[in-house]
Amino acid sequence: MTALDPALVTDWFAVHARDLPWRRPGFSAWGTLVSEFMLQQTQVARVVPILEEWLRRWPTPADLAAAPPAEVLRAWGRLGYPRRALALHACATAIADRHGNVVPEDVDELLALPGIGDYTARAIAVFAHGHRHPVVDTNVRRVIARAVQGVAQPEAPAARRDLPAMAALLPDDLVEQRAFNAGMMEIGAVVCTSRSPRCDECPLAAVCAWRLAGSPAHDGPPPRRQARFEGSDRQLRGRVMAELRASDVPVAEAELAAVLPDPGVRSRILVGLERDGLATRAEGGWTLPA
DNA sequence: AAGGCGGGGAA
DNA sequence: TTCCCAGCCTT
Repeated sequence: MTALDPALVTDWFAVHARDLPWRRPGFSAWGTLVSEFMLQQTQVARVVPILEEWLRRWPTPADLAAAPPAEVLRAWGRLGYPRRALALHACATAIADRHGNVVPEDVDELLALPGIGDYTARAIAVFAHGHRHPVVDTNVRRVIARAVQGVAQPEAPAARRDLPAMAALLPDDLVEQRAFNAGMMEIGAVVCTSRSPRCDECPLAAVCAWRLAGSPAHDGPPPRRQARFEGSDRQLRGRVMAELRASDVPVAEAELAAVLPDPGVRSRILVGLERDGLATRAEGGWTLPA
């Protein structure tokens, strides 16, 4: 494997970094935490406006913790995976109650908080607090697969698998390692994209193991096809949640029948939402949790 | 290790 | 239509 010079990444990042809210000077650790929750499986462009609204409304963890879940879910809007909103609310409560309303810096303390896994814990430790850790998300995994391992696509997701590879590349310098982590993510997001990478714009093109091998096609088992969304429970859950968000009063089952005509399906969806804490039975129908 | 979990935008 | 997205959690 060719040694990948970190300066290729950090020099490129210094020029080409997108102007994003969480890269503004003085952006708070709490803001970084909120942004990372929202960015779990949701694209940057959809997150930015919601994030700014949240931080105006709830500028510290305690502010969010004091809000009723129903308002949190309404403010989450259509970002998707609303369980994240509940997890973020629970996370804010834990920080307010057990960490003096200050976002923890230690990776293990962050991992102990609801909704925070291997990626998010390290992202907060690095980007909010400047600590030195490898940060590996889907973008970094793809850049490592190509530039270092010389294959078209990474192996099936295994959250921690690429941590050692990223750690081996990470500069010792505290300022440089932060830019390297951010730069690798940025390259994966805007240059080394999954479908059609723009190698002519890539700072790693000259040393990329995949390019040097002639950009071979993906060789290996095809990735698991994700379940169809149209007609799925996920889609139906989303439709019910949209109804509940839009109403200040309980929504009667008869109204939900417009979205969920089959009684068996309706029951399954509602029980699932109830189990996840996203909906509750009320007098006359269903509501968001108070 | 696998599957569930939203929704939107791009190819 | 299909793929992909700054993943996490449960089984």
